[in-house]
Amino acid sequence: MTPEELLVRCPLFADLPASQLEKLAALLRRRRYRAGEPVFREGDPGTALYVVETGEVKVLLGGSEGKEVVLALLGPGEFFGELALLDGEPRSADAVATAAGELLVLPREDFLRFLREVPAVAVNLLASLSRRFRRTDRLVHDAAFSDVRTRVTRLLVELAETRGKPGQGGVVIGPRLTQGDLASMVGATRESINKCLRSYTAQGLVRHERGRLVLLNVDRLRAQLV
Amino acid sequence: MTPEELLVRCPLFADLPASQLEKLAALLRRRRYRAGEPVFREGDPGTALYVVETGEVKVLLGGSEGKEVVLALLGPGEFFGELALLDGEPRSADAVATAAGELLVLPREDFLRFLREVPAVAVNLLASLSRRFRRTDRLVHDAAFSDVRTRVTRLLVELAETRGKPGQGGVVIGPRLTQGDLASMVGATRESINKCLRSYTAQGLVRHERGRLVLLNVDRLRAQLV
DNA sequence: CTGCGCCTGTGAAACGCGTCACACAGCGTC
DNA sequence: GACGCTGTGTGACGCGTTTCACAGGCGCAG
Repeated sequence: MTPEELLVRCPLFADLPASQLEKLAALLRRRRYRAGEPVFREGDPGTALYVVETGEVKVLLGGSEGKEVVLALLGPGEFFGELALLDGEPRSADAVATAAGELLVLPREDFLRFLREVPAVAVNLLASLSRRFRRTDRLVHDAAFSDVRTRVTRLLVELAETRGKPGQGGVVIGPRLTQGDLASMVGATRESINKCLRSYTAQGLVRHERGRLVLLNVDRLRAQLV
Repeated sequence: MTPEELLVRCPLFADLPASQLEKLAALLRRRRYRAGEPVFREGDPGTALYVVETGEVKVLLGGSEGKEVVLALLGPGEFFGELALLDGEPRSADAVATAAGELLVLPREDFLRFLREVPAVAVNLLASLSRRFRRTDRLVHDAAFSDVRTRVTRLLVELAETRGKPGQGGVVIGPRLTQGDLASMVGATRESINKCLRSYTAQGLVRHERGRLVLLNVDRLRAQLV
């Protein structure tokens, strides 16, 4: 797939005329990342916008001693790194490639020029940010009101919808998704996740095998969310 | 103060040429709210953008049985209600006037037209949303890593900076800021807030008297945040 | 094959915070 | 002035989660 083809699938640039799309593609650099390699770190100046071409990137806030909260998990066609470009502040979170792959890099100035000159891009970006806001707001809500079990359930349903692939008698999430990863997505410990998953396994709702998670009955999971 | 004067102070419309500003002012309606009166409710269709002229508005997510989390507290010059306009989904939170006052109301279509036709507005809005994102992301971080005491401390410092007025030997926040209000801003119970505040009172850091909070030494408070 | 590191499984103990149940003080209202 | 409402102060108790400590399994590097 050429960068242009990817950009069309990226909601940010979805309805751009072909001429603009060509211009944009010419400004992009492509950069390859290994699994575990950082893209940027909290405190860095914001110099570019990134679009995931292949692989996977997680955006996270670090805590003390290796703890972290994952704010977003991004796959092909999704973008990140726009906050620091928009308000001029340093990066507010870390971004790390969780699976090897390639990112398209759009330098700050080019991105801002597009924003100013192509209203559709700005409007698309606003819509994207809005949806992301809804998600984050719900995270805040859950942190205040829901117990770990509920938060995990919601996460599983969300993962099934956004990254699930049918197979193995259910929806498969993964590979490379450890209990520790799940823990940092809901703000809990690995042990709590374990106990929660095991209870679901006992009910025949999920199957969990070393980095791969099979949701056998998403509807019944969803039904637990009041 | 006329609406135009307020709009200039509103970062969203800050650098608009006078001609545009006049057009904008002509589209606005003004609406008066009593203390406690709802502006919109979760699930409503998004029909307008609001700018606080006088008074105060809180944006909150409701939980079960009267519990709530306050996502934002907005004073004169600040705006809200844009999310549902940008992505077309229903309102994701409640908005309630906490103090009587007047709001400027910009109907959905007029707002969207401005966005498309005046790139500066879109760019300003993006910057505003970015800053708001940083705050919400930090809320998520805190919910995962910080205990109640730390969250309260951070809130006090933030309130001092955004709504504090010097006086009474320190920075005054309030009036009309109960322990219950503080509780719903950090996702804790009123009782926890009480115990925390009292410990700070014992240390001579704050004074608290019926809906008014005096921070006697903001720097020492800030120093507690690692 | 052997070791070593990452991931998973499990349980006991500690702890923070929410829940509940009060007492009491200011303030507006009839 | 008596009442009720709303906000504050406080302690006992319980529950959900984290913490800690350890045991096993699988996969990969040497």
